[in-house]
Amino acid sequence: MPRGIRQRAGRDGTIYAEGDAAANWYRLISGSVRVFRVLADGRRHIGEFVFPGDMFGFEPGQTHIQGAEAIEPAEFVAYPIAAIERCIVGDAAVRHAIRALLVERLAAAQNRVMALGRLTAAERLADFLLGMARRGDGRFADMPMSRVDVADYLGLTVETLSRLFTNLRQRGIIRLPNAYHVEILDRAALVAASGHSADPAAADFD
Amino acid sequence: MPRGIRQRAGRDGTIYAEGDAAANWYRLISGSVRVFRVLADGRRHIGEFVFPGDMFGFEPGQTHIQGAEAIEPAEFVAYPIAAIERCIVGDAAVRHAIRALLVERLAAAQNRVMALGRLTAAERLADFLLGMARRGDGRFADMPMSRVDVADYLGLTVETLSRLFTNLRQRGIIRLPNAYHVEILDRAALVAASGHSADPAAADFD
DNA sequence: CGTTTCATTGAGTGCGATCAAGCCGTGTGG
DNA sequence: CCACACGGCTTGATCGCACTCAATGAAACG
Repeated sequence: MPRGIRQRAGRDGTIYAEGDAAANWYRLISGSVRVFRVLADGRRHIGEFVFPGDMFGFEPGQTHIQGAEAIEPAEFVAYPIAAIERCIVGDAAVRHAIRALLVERLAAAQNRVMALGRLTAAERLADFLLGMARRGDGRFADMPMSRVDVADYLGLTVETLSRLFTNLRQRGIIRLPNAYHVEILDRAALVAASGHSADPAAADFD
Repeated sequence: MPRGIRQRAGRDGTIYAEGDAAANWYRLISGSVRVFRVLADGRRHIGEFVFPGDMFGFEPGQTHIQGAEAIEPAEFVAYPIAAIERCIVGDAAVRHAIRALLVERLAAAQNRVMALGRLTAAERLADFLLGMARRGDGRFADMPMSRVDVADYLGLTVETLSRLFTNLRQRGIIRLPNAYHVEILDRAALVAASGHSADPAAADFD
């Protein structure tokens, strides 16, 4: 990879805004980021959460169609697109990595389209928690973002989301030491509640 | 591009099924295709509609996570992944085209996530009709797929969808010569109903 | 210790789903 | 050529999940 420019943003700090020129690709070093769009009437939608190691900021056009903000203080590296282009010319490994990255992102987006189009609110939360837990050891899901962020990510309201959390807790499926940490007590039940027949990550943790 | 294998599929014919090995990328020559997934309990979700000229069938893993079927009799070309890999090595133009294609598809998927997560049923239909019309001259939307297909694409039921069509017709915003052809009579009203503040394609047709 | 922000809980509403007929174009066989 | 059946679209009546509005609880912060 080309050398990038290291930067940082404080809590809720803007990394790039909707409509900004798309001049860089980014890699998150530490912290976490939300990528989002806001409709004219104020409805907000969060397209993705970004965690350390993830790339973000690809755009098909000249400008960003989504904005990016730090959820918590974040360090990241900006790679100018021109530098990436130069690097791509000479390095087959980079080319391959970038293509794999894009195809993988595309599949992830397709999974989200499916979830928002055809899963119930409860299924979306179960699916989300399993996804978050997969970043760790599969038992604990750390969520640095607020309830509003999660709601805007899952296409729900905060109130509905809060009720769903309470419901999972009361059924003994999860434990909530606080709003930002979830312990999965009954993985099988959560998988069953997620709408998927099989556990996509079962092999990793069984 | 490498030479592909020309194939055809009849109405509702399978091009590849969920779970099949992902051995090819495809380009549609004629007809139209739906790319979809079915949940364990029978709920179906259509991830995208494919029209002549479009590429489809990319997968991050070894198997297809979605299936593809012909909506109407279709001709398409299958490009073996290995052949694409070979071609990529030698041809910078192909590399660039493929990357642009993937980034553009990613943005399209992100738009759909937004639509399904935060738009109302009426807004989703207006958005869909504008998108379909954009393939043509902007005034007519030809939809070769059934109402059920559209409903499964927009995350709605057929009944709701039908009521929305009727409503747009009664308000004089569209005309429906038949279920598969829509004439847009009042583009501005449709844009206003789509939840977007500005018309993304206004420049093309004004 | 007061203030602010965020999560949770409660009460009531409404949008879109579900269940159930009707309608209409299309194809098929007598 | 017409009777009929079939599949897909539309319309109607009702239900229920998630949203809205409102209040309370619980942390974080100055």
